[in-house]
Amino acid sequence: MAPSSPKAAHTRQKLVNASAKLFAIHGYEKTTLRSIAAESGMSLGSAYYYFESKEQLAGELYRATREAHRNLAWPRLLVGNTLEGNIRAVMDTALDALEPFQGFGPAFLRAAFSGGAGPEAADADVAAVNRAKEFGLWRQAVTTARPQPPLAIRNDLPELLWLVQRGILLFWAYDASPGRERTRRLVRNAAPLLARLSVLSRLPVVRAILDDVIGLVRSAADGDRTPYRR
Amino acid sequence: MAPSSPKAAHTRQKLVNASAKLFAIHGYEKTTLRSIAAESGMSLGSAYYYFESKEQLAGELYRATREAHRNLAWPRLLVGNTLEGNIRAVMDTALDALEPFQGFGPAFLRAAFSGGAGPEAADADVAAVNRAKEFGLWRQAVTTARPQPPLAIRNDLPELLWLVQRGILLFWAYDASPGRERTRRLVRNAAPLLARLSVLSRLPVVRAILDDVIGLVRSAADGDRTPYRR
DNA sequence: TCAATTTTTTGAACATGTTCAAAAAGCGGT
DNA sequence: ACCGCTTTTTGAACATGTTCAAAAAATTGA
Repeated sequence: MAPSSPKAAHTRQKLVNASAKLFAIHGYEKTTLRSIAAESGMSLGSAYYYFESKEQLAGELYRATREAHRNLAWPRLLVGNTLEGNIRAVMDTALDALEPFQGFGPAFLRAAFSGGAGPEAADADVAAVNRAKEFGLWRQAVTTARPQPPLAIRNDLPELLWLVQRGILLFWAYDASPGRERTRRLVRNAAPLLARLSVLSRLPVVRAILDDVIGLVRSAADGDRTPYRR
Repeated sequence: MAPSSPKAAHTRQKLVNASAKLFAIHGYEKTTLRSIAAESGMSLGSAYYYFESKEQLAGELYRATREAHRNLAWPRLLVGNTLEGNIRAVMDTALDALEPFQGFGPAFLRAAFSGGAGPEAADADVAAVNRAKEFGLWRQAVTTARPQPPLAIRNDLPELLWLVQRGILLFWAYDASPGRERTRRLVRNAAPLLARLSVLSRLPVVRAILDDVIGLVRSAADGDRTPYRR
């Protein structure tokens, strides 16, 4: 079903490129699949030979966006940064990478949540790898931070931040304010708060609360590993 | 543009009823606007005379759902309940009310976030009234709880809970697990945690954190009052 | 009551996502 | 070079959300 021959990847890439371009210009709704096909120099039906739906194409875009985000954020995570600075770095660049794709909320969220499984190997492994990649970014943000966060929380912090980031993505998706100003404000305020929380995690009370929160969101997010395909 | 004559409300209601019925049976995507029009005994074009789009119709449904939620939750909030019990009551009934409408995530979220303005008086006032109504539910949950939450937080608690509830709605919207099992688990775990947090708010550290969190989410949620119409 | 005006209804037309059967192109073996 | 086979491409057809101009119905003013 999903074409996987050697040169198929190339054709698929042409479609992704074209849709990236057109989507960024006209937005999700206004970009017609016919125009994408035309821009890619192929017929409408052909496009459907490579992607099951417009939304799946958007899903591919989402993946590319995350890749871009990684490339944007990683070089900014230098040893010696404050934790707050690193949080800002990762989150700000995430918004930067998403910027061209306002109006993609629903499509992106579906890609991010309901089985991040891409068109190729739709295995749980792939999802796991993607998750690991994003995790890596947050792990880096934590390990390069100076001073180091308290030992008590150092291990869980990347996951916590990753979860917060997902929440911010949700917020972004339905933020209709110009320039995503609301989301940017959210990030601006969340970063220092999270950094402060990290420090406070030295206190047993706070630590206990954070443990609970982590456990909570983790238990809910679980099942991402074994997704229920729709 | 939006018909507001006396009997128009009746016709509009017929459409809402029909769509409620069909949406609940076949889901959002599979329910055709033509079938809704037919079920309402009118022509396709007529339906569009009353609602600008399918999504707006879903938005109306969302409002009805919240109304139903209110009716479900309110009688359960009896003086003497624990705070945790009340939180569970409100959140569980919310999920119950939403149950028939799985797959409505995007449409409902857009209704809930991007200007909850209904088709009639699309004023900021209306949004404010709706917000107040939901607030009322949480205020009731807090004031009937025994023992009473610490004074320090009693005032802000309804808003905090309301914000958490919005987060849960976001989660629900993209929860593809059977029977929204994941969301239910989330609620099951969140309720005791929130109750515990409320108690702990007696401690200055915790209080300070909660203040920050409230301020954070509030600052981001602000602008709901003065929505940017798309 | 009748004509003018406004509100409501209608059915046809349109745009776009999606499907599909058939044609075309590519390919391996002889 | 030719035959089967698979992969790819194509264009037509379909379903459904949406628009619109014209018809019908209701309302208003004299």
